[in-house]
Amino acid sequence: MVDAGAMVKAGLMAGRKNAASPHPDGDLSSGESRIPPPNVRRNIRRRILTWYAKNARDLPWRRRAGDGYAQWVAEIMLQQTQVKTVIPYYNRFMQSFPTVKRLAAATDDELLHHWQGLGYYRRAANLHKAAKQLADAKIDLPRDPVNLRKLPGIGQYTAGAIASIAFNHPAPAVDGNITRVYARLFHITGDVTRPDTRRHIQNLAAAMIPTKIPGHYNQALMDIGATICVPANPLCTVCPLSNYCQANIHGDAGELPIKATRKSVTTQHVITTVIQHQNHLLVRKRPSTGLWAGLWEPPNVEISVTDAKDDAGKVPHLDTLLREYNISSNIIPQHIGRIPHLLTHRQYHFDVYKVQLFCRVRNTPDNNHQWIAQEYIHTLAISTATRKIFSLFTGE
DNA sequence: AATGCGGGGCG
DNA sequence: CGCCCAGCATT
Repeated sequence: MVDAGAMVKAGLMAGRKNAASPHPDGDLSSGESRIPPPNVRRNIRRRILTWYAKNARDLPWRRRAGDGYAQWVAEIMLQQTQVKTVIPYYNRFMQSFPTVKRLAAATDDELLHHWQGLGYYRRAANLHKAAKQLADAKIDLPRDPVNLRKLPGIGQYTAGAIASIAFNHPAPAVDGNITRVYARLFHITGDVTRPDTRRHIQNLAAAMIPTKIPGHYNQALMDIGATICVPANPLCTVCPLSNYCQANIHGDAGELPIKATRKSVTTQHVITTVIQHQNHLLVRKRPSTGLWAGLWEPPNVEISVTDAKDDAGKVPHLDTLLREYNISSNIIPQHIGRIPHLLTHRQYHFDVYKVQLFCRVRNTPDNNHQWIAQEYIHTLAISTATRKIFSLFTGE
């Protein structure tokens, strides 16, 4: 309905944390009363499972159904990341690290190299840490959500997903897709980023879970969310739940779920050097925590936005950086372009300067630096932003 | 409760 | 090309 849509938009634009329910009698606080009766739950379950039997996506990890490790790796990669993006990473990863033991024996660099470009690099660190914990203790991956949850990197969703899919444990696994499906199916108008709304959906999901094949049920909902009940312009006409979907009946599926606006992004300028001597480039390793943890990049310095406005103000930052590497002031850096790179919370601009050395001033400054031949750049684990920077330098 | 953490897809 | 999407850990 037009009015409902307008209300939603107004709420979002204002960045309100809690979009008030338009139906006072439909308050979320009494969560339990809103769980549908058993016969409705049965019908919905049957629809979902029947649909899944015909329409399940053929995904690499689904070919290893009983393999907890395989599901674990997949679920970690799938956090905040789409299936299509994950598949090639997953296949390479499982090729190199087919078991917990093999993963535990990997080096940090080896692991990061398999993860480079996938983002959220702490996921890789936590996965590695958890694998080492299991290997050291000589225990198998837990089969229940409570114990899975104790491993680093495994939260409520991932614990439920692994336990249900790999071990047939009747646990809900409420991710973004399933949240969207339930918000529409049961017409939940509360802000889904709020704890009370999330709790309500979690309770619904727990009530909906079938005891026999919970893994199929969870995966079916994920598939429906990914292929039919998509965020914008949901394909309600082909949805197996259309007859049961309160939002479809109400005509506002596209307006749900409601969520608070995210913080706006801030702009961050970075002066990046590509320091070249013959065919070698100088790179350094980022710290093991924070953004792009443990990845390699060319030496750079972040500058404040106010500095960026003053064009002349850039040069001192660059000079200071080059002085740290004992690079002669006779060397004139050449600006070769600007790379924009957007993150959730920050808009980066990398101003890239080529610095051509005719003699190597000194050896690598410390263990976190190295000179690397251009043809071996691909052996380094680098972020997508760094890949763009190197591409600019090499001319693709 | 709020924030940090990447990257890709879509209209 | 502007807008949207999505779990866990830390603080």
